[in-house]
Amino acid sequence: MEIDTATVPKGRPREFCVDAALAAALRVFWSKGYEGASMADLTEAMGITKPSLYAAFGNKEALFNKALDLYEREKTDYMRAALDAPTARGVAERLMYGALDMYSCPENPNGCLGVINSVACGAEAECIREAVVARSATAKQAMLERFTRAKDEGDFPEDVDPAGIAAFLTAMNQGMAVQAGAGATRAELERLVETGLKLWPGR
Amino acid sequence: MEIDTATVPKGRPREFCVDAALAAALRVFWSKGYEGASMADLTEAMGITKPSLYAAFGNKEALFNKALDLYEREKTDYMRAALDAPTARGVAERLMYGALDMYSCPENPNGCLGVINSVACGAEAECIREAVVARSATAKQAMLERFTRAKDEGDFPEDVDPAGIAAFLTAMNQGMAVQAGAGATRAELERLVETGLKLWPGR
DNA sequence: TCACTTATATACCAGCCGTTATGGAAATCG
DNA sequence: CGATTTCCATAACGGCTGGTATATAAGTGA
Repeated sequence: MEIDTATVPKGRPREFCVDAALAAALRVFWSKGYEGASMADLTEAMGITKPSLYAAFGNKEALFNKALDLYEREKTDYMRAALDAPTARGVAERLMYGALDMYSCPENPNGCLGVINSVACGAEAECIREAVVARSATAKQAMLERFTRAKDEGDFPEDVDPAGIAAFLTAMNQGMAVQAGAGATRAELERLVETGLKLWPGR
Repeated sequence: MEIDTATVPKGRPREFCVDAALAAALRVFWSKGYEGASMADLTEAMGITKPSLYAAFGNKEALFNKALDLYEREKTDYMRAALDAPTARGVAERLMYGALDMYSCPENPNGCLGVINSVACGAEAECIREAVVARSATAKQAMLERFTRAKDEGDFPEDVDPAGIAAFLTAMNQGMAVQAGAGATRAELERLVETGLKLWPGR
């Protein structure tokens, strides 16, 4: 019996593309948040019926988590890549301009999926909130390690606190997300980024 | 017929204090957001029944707007007062430390009522979102005017953009709110504030 | 062709949502 | 006192929520 990784499934084949449906679901969660997105909203955007959704994705919570995976994989990858910049200033530039591009891209919903779903919610969505908060905590941790190294390498003046800098850059990103969600234009966000980089310590 | 401003009402007097009930409602909206707060949550926290709530406040939306009024009157007054500081740096200090105090006060729910309700929501809460966004826009406008004046008075170096600085300070506040909502400690927020002030332009 | 497996479509479920009608209790006015 | 006005408590409303049972359609392999 040989291993068959790409075997043809036995029963009736599904009539929709799982990846495309998930991408559509992501847009809905991104626009309305977990609680604001109803199953009716989701199925309509995904072009499938509720039983198909449940068969393919489990339930609303599992669907959200898969959408969150997709979001991190496709939309926030610039964050991980930014940490590879040779200098701390380079990291900040890549992070801020990357955020600027994402938040002002007309294809994307306004704001940040993570921020939207980490601020507040009813009781039943609390576990969703915790999951989102945990993910952004690991992202911030990676930033902290990068800036700690940067300080060791002499990227910062003596009086700069790497943890403070990481929190600062995180706050800038979150502020951009909130302002983008409130309808800020790309030009407005651009001024914010340029001001932030002008204030950035060192050369 | 004389004017009687403090006349005794005719029918049965109400058995609860409207102000205390509104304060309780504010706490619920502040913790869970407009959509996350159910009428059951509200009535339980306010200690009244639903008909009493509707008689005294109208409906959920009207109740939220009154809670938002109370929030601005009692919790964000430091913002208006901060603009009276003699220098731009003084304004920034008062704003950031005022935000720090509010976001780290154990009496208050975590985060900012405005940020919570301006990021995303379902269709029926869109008008709430717009109202909140409009209020924060006027707050930002006042900040912009203050920093424009500050630049004229020589508080900033030549290459500083008042609009950028206003957006920057707004972003810092929003970032603090998001991080506080995610469970940041007062010490963490303090480092963020100190870093922000260290980066502030000029003396 | 026939059994088997899986997906789809319709209709439905209990439970909660914001909101309100109804009936009785508590106050003032005449 | 009775009449009137206002408030409280119960219980219900239609509509929407996330989630599913049932029946049928569309593929596979024998």
